[in-house]
Amino acid sequence: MTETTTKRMEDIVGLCRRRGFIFQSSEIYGGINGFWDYGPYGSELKRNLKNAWWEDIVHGDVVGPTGDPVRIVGVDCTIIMNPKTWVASGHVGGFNDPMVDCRESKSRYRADHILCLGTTDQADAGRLFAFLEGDEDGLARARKMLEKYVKRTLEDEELATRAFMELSAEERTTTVGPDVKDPGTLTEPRMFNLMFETYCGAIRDEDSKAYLRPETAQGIFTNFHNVVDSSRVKVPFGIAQIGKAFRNEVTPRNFIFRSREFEQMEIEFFIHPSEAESWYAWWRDQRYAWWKSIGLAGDNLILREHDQDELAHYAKEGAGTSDIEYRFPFTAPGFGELEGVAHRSDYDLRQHAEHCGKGEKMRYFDQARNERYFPHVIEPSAGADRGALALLCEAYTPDESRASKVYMNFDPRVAPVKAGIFPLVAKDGMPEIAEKLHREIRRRHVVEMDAKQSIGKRYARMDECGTPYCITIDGDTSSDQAVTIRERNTQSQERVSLNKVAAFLDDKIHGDG
RNA sequence: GCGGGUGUAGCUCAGUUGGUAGAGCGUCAGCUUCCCAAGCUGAAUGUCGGGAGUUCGAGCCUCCUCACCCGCUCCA
Repeated sequence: MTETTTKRMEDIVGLCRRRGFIFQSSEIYGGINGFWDYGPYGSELKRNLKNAWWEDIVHGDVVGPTGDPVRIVGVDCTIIMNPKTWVASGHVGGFNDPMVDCRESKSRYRADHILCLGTTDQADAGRLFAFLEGDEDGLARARKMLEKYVKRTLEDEELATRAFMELSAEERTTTVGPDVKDPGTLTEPRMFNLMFETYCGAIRDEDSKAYLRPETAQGIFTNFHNVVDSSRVKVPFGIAQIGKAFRNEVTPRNFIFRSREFEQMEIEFFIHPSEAESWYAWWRDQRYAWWKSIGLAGDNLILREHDQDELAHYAKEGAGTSDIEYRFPFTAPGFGELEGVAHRSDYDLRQHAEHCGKGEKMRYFDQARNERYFPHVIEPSAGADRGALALLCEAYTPDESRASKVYMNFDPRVAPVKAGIFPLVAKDGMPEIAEKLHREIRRRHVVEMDAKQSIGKRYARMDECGTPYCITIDGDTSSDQAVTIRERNTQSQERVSLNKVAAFLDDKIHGDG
């Protein structure tokens, strides 16, 4: 891909900073790893992305695989929820894995997956040989090393296997790691809490411990019955939410691609279990087409079906999981996930029904089918920041022939600024006409008025932040009541009547063209 | 968390053996300018990533630390 190889991530990051798209969080204090702020243009871009999603999903007018209009309602839930939520969802268990590093081999292991081989004979105690649970070769190797250490062949009965987690600190220092020869290279087990913890209320104790949500989905699941009871929705229907989520990632990396605080755009679409296949396929294709529609139309966007062995715990038995992936400069020639579409079965609703104590009574009653069941869920879960980053990467277009050397080829719908309004020169009544036009349009579209410096500089600045149109008032405007509109990509101009400028922008931004 | 690299103005970079921090571009102001970073004049802008140490004196040497990039690892 010559197109992607000419895009260097550091240039994109530089432009984002220079033109006020994205800054490092709390930069004046040296920044903080994994947190990023959106500046004036970046916040417009991200807002446009989220608004496009909300408008198309919640206010959308589409027909589903059944032939009926698709019904989706929105919610806006809190970041901090009752901590039992995360026990039910499996995050308290799954997000708290003790890890062990080997200083010698540089490997990292799940501490609860390490077993240690020693002898039953206390006289031989003093050295243990670690191997990974279920690793037959590792076990054989450990036994060989143990026999070499005690200088004799051992019978099966003489062997003792103990969990690494149960060893004393002293015993751990005499344990030989799975991939090394000498003891003492394994670190103490360390908890990697991927959920951020906090405390609710003034007293900091275990009872007041709470979590910052690691996904917005659980707010939807816990409100399922509230929405059903209050909104006259019937399965199949969806609940959508846009909101912040937090994960204490081990390694935040790649600009805003993996950060510790990020924003999700999630839909939980509730269906009868028998319709999982068709809804799953429909949503997968629908979401793929949507990303294309907002400007990721090239072959940098792919749809990838997961293999069975990479499915999440809640999706094992389902109709499948797909990723919509984008070829970012830092993943090329590979791809990075923008959105996952997963069949989560009825896992979450069942978990919550069980944990909240209401059990089978929580089942949904389907009037049409005269049947009680836990609806299955198709979950299209997108990253808003990853989406914004993909839009930035896709838009970034080096062009040595123009003054700015680069322009941002945003779709008009997501462009932070829709048009620049320029008096060609700052005299002869042109600024006054420009100011009048600016006031007329600014309530409908984000436009920038600029009368300073040469027209070339003003065009160049707009190219660099991806403004699709520049409207220029020239010496003829006062007599013919028309302006030139310059199109960003082609740099071509057309003359448009002053009173048709607003309609021109309406059409370009909201129209099909 | 490990290994490697980087860090001087908004950006790109210079900065001598350790001796008063610079340039270009951009930004801003004024003039000029009738269509693509033009020209002229002027101005603002530095915790030299941060802290400690060595030294009469540190952007430069030493140690610690932070952030970013690359490679591992991780990514329910």
